[in-house]
Amino acid sequence: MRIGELSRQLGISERMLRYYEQEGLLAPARTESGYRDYDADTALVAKRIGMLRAAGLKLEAIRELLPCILDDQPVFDPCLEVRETLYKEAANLDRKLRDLQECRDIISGYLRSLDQHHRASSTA
DNA sequence: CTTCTAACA
DNA sequence: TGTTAGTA
Repeated sequence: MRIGELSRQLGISERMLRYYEQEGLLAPARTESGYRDYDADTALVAKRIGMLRAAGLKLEAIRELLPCILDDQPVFDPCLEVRETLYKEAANLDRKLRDLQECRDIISGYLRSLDQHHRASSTA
């Protein structure tokens, strides 16, 4: 598929899709007219790059993981070199998870307050 | 109308 | 990153 459809499908801007390619993370084929043509595998890689980015990884870190990204069974040779990176990212995600949990608790508190106000005004 | 590259508010 | 120009 072409860049427009992939962009809408993944929720990643065309600009970023081209940027990932520019940074060497993606290598979509080209049609005779020069249009980028993403096959299923390339589209999957794009999707995972997007997820990894959403998780907070920098493109440099993602580039290291690239050999392991194209799916399921990890490629252990290159992956061994980035074991430390993965541990570090896992730790970062754990921290973000705690922050998100804290944020969720705060929002829950707001909702409880709203409920109380609602009951108070409708009962009165 | 969609995509491409390059560049800039 | 968004957006835009001028093409193909």
